Amino acid sequence: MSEKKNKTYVVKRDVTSKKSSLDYSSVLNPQQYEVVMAGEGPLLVIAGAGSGKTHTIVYRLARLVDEGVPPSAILLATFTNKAAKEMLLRSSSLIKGDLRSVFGGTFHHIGNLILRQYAHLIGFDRNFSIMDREDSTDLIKDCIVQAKVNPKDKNFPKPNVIESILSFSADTEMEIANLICRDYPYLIENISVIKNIQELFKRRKKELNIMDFSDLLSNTSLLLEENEEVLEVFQNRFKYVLVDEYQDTNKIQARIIDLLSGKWKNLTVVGDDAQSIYSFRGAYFENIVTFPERYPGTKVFKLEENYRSTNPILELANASITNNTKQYPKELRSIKKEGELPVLALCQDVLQQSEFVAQKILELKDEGISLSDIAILYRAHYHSIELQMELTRRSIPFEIRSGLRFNESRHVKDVISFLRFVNCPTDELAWKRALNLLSGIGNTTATKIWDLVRNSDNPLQLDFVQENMTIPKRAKDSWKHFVELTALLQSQCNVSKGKSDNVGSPSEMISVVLSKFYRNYIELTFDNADSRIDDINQLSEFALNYNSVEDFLAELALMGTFGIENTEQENKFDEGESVILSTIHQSKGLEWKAVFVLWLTDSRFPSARSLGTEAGEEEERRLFYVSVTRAKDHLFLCQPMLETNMYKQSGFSRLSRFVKELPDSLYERWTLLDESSSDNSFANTNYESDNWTRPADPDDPDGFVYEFFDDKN
DNA sequence: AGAGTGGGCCTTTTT
DNA sequence: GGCCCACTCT
Repeated sequence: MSEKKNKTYVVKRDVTSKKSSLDYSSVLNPQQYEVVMAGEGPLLVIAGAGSGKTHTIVYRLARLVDEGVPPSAILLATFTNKAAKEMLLRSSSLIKGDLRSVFGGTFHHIGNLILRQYAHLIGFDRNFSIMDREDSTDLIKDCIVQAKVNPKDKNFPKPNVIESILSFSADTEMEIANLICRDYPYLIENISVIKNIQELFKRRKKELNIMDFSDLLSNTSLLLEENEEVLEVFQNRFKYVLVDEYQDTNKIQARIIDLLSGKWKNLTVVGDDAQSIYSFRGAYFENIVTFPERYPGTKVFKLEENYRSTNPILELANASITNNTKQYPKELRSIKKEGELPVLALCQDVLQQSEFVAQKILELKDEGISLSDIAILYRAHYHSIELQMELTRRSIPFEIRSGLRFNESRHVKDVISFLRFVNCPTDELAWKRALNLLSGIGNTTATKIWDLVRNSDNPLQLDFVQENMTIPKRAKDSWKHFVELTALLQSQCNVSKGKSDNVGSPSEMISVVLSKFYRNYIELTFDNADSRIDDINQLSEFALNYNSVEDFLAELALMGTFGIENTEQENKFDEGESVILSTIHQSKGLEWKAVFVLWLTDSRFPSARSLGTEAGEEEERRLFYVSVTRAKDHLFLCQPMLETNMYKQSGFSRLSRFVKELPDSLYERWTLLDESSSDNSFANTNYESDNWTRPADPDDPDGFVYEFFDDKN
């Protein structure tokens, strides 16, 4: 790198063009510059945390377009759709160009776009529905009934277990038998039944014209492999392919990229093996490692200068990751110089942890740090409940980026099911969901109706149903309304295909479902009717961005964090400011001035469930690495000394091995100075001199032991 | 056949 | 402590 420093970098420009001049060398460091300016052929960029990876991709995109590559000839695969949008926006502002025709987004999004054009070639219709996990589980439940010899068998795994097996098998392309032998040995005798269920499940999805998340990938791969003409269309089109977060791609995603970039081989992949945290979803870390072998002539670049974090934070991160044996040695160098030592806050219990975080947030705010520059990260959603209560109590506004997604909540799925079956009348799941909402109709009647619907030529004009079966008396009224509503929605949906005004738009359809049917249902069913109605109105407003029902449904299904709940509190802070509560997984790629990591105890983080294997532990450590490298200036690690297990038993916690294994000099220990003082000031004290005794024996070979704990002691 | 009630069961992370 | 399932009542 040092020899490169002496080079002068000049942006090559066509003097005859009026295009914007970008002074690349002044905004990029030499390594970044190399990546941005690198020519054709395969490139592998190993980009450490905070090394300006996004910045580099943004400039590379801008340079390509600036030099005449048509945006539509570029494919950009990112980890979230939001990331793709942001990158394209930033790039286009650099060159005053329009990058909207770049083919970009998550792999699922890209697969969806391709399949909407060619699904008929692999036995689906273009208007296929996309189902989430819950839908999959429901469908699998049916398949189990279909396949199982004895439906009363208590020992047979539950539908959600089967769902996990099938989806993991799909994401990793691992044979069911191998997967079960490795991870579910107690199910070995069920292998053949489960394989049978897998077949039934595949068949049902095709019949119903529905794909699950994995299908969006594997069907895309299948389509491209089996249809040379289609493959050529895309291969010719994509002269440049960029993939971000390559360490978290799975085998199918890598294959899709191999196929799409196969003609020009101008493939740039960017990633960091130290931040691979999605193996549970099939991410295949070896993709990045073996890339140079698969692409002979690959130029490898490393971005190792960290612009984000202070030196002490980076030292802690570096020290942690060296405990992984399967890690490529790399050393992030800090550009920012000094800073405070990271803090380990030893809290008595979860309530004190919440108090500590809340109070420290207020102190940071006083120091001039905006609430939006503060994040609280944790391993699992439920780790943040007490903190949410504390923040609410203190009127500190926060935004939660974890937990149930908006599009997974029951009322949203209910309303959406109407649009789904109108758009795709073979969508059994949507029909049954909607039918079950009608009063007087349960599973049995719904199934009868569905049997008629599936065989009808015009299933949305439901008059034929009454001619072929008797609707139970108690359901007469609700059925009549449903028939009318369905006909109305169908006419709207048809209108929307030709027009661009609001009538018949997905937004309008949602409003119709709400006003003509669902509002009444909500009011009779839920105690928090108002907030659910608000959600539906919000959904309708969001749908204004779409003209076609099909596009809307697909985007909604693939949506990440839409509908983030903002706590509506008397806001004594600046407008719009709120701290972020997020799982570590969802914090990937983001940064904040101050970061709190909750629950650093062995069993919560690392999660007890992941500690069975060395690979599991190493992935947890990478997760820890991701969490600490989100912080720019302030890092607080929190350990409540008491922990409650799921049976409400309290016990002493053990400090997370990820902290314990670090040299003491890399962080400060803080404890509460004086419990009785009202201002609860935390300070840097000597751990040994505080008034708690270390409760659990740290060398206890049995690990964490829960004990009953008497409050009075 | 639907709707309402009590007993067992996990709780990691997500497109 | 919350969700799902099976069972019972209308």
